[in-house]
This record gives sequence, structure tokens and C-alpha cells, in this order.
Amino acid sequence: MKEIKISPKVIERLTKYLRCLENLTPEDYISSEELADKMGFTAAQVRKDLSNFGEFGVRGKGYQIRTLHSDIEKILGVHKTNNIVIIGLGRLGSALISESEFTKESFNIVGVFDNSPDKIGTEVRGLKVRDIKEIPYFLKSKEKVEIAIVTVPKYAAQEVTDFIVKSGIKAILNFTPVNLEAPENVAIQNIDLYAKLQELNYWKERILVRGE
Amino acid sequence: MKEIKISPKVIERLTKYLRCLENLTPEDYISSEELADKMGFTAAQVRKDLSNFGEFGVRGKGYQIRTLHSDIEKILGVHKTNNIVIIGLGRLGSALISESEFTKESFNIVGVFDNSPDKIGTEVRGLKVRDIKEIPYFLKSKEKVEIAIVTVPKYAAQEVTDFIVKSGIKAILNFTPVNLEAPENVAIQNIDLYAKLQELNYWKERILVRGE
DNA sequence: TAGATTGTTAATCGATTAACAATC
DNA sequence: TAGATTGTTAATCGATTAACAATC
Repeated sequence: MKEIKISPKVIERLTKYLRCLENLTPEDYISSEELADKMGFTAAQVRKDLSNFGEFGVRGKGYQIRTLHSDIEKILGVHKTNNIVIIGLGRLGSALISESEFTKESFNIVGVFDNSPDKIGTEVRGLKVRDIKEIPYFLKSKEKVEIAIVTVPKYAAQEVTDFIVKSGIKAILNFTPVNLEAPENVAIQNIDLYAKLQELNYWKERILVRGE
Repeated sequence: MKEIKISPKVIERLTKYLRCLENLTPEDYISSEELADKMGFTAAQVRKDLSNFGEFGVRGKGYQIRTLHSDIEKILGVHKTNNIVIIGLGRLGSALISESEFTKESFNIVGVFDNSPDKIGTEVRGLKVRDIKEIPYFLKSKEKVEIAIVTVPKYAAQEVTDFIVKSGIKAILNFTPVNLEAPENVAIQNIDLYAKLQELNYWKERILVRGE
């Protein structure tokens, strides 16, 4: 399998296929057309997306739901458990820790960090809150942790990012509204809740779009 | 100004221009090139995006930061206060209520709804938690509310959506991982935190992308 | 006026879709 | 084998970029 350049849009759709397959009978087969219909895509789109990564279907039959699900999980690397840490224990950070979705098998929160003396040392959902300064030691001593969820206030965002990247973090889910600077080899996904609300506000006046 | 079909990507970038302009001196002028550089876009992109909505620049000088900021706010409809309600008061819903960003001028949380007897009647940040069944009356009696943030558990998502849409909601910020069905004239933006994490997990192994 | 930068048209690039030979 | 549906190539569509005349 050659490493062809994959578009982020393909990966985004892969997560949607996964969501969709979860609700179906694992033993059944589904055609690209059926799967596409469920999500408002085209059958060609589905086949093209998957063909980037190999051949997962059976001609004349379609894709077996169970194997397709597990194949997509493998592509995304979520067939195994990936350790994550949460940086910043404000309201949002706390909420994410308890989010049942995040406690699924594929991601495992192994550390929680903040810089407030009020929070350091307390426990949240069985996790001790640590001083953010401990990050470098924590990352060295513990099992591999590559992903950090950053929910600090925006004035601290860049500084915290520099620090955790230097400490070895390779991927950041950024909830701050700051356009983070980081080295080329650090993956970043931004979730800007307020921006999404602004987008929604635009569309509510015109209609057209069934949000991305 | 003719109503040309605008791509969602344009609106997404508009919110980014806004974020960027916030940190600059209002009286200064900025060229499309300077603005583009700050975000890793091209100057042509910036000019093209803006030209969809009118002429905001001064040839030879660029765009005045203060007026461009306020012009983009007007395009997005966030120059005025838009009322919103929050449906579902789990951890995430509660966090959003307290999110300082959401308490900015342009959005105003006027109602909070849940169906749990434990929560109904309590107060969160000065807002009384109401029974979700009251939504229709609430929307009729109060000032105009068109936007709902939905943070209910996924099994309840579609049912709740049907109910609030029937009650008059015109736009939904959907935090559930469900692909909501709604009439054509209801705008929906989806924020799927877990899916974002999955995407990030893919990119962390290859690198390439500075999340969308 | 000369210099700078816009707004816009035309060219390019990438992503989606249609079509079909391969094959279960 | 006949019917169905894949994987893939070619055609289409839309979005980005380059280029430049308009103009402050």
C-alpha cells in the first residue's frame, strides 16, 4: 500500500462511516450505495474513499459491516487504546473527562494537568490533578502518551503548547480559539465552539447547509 | 448585492478572519496579504472571500481593521445579540453555560432545559432549569429564540430535535454524534468531539495537516 | 503623478461524480 | 452462468490561485 497523499476530508468522512456502521448488524453486508444514502453522500464517494486504503469490499455483495468497521478502525488507529492527557481543568476540561464517549476503549485519559494550586492534588474521576510543570517527567515515566487535549484559557494557549510539545506531545486537540504555532511534525485539530456558533448564525438566516 | 451561493468554507474562513482581527489595532489598515500570512491563506483567497459580500477595502491601502471587523460581524449576523437555549444539562451542557466565550455580547443564553426531575427547578448561573416540555410555551412567550445547543444523550437526540423544531427552533448546534434529521429550513452544525479525536489520531501517525 | 493594493476575470488545481471493465 | 456491486479510470464540477486592469 503506497502512501498516497490523503485529503483531510477523506479522514473526516471515514469517522462518519464508522458512526454509521456502529448501528448496523455486524454480520450483514452493505453496498456502497446503501451506506452513501444513509449519509447523503454518493456511492462513488464511498468507494473512492475506501479505495485509498485497500480493497475492503466483495464484488457483487458489498462490504461486510463487521470487517469494514474494524478495517476503518485500523486505518484511523483506533483499534487499539491511545493514551491522552488533558491540559487545563476548567469547566470544559472537566466535562470532557466525564464524557462517556471519551472513556470508550480507543482513548484512555491517563493524566490531568492544571496550574492552579486550588486544583492540583485534587481528584477528578479517579485521576489525580497534577501540576502542569510535571508534564515532562510524566511523559517520560508513563506509558506512551502522544495526544493532549488543550482546554486552557486563551492567553495561556501558546505557552502551554510550546511546553507540552517540548515535552514530547505529538498531537493536540485544541479547544482554545488560538491558532497554535507548533513544529511541522505535530498534528493539530482545532475545535472552536464559538466560531461554529457564528457559522450557524449565518446559515440560520439563509439555509442551505447541513453543517459539516 | 445579489444572493450568490456561498460555500460553507467561505463562512468558516470569515470566522477566522474575525478571530485574527480581534488582536489588531482597530485604527490600522491591513492588506489582504498581511491578513492571509497570519493564517496561512493566500491574499487572493482573502480578497475573493470578502468580495462575495461587497467591497470592504481601500485600493492602495488595504482594509481598515475596525470597519472590516464590524463588516464581517454584520455578514455573520453577530453584530447584534442572538438568543440561544441549551437543551440537555449534562456535563458538557453545564460547561457551555459557564463558557465565558458564550457569554460574549453576540449570543445570549436565555433558557436551559432538561428532562431530569433532579435538575428541573435548580439554578445554573442564574438561569432556572426548565422541563424540556415547556419549550413550546417558552419559545412563544419570550423574545425571539432561533438557536438551540443540543447536548442530550444520543439516544434522545432525534426525538428532542423533532420536538424543538416543531416548537420553532431554526438552528441547531449539535453536540451529539447523531446525524440529525430535520426539515430543509433548519440549519444544523455538528460538533463531534470523538470524531475529531479519531481524525487527530490518524494524522498523528503521518503528519501533514494543521487541522481544519 | 507613482506606488500600492484592491476587486475580478481567467487559469489551475483538486475533489467529486459518472461510467464501466473486473470479478464475486 | 446471470446479476450485482466493486475498484478504478475518465469527465465534471467547484474551489483556489495567478494575473491584471481599476483606482485609491
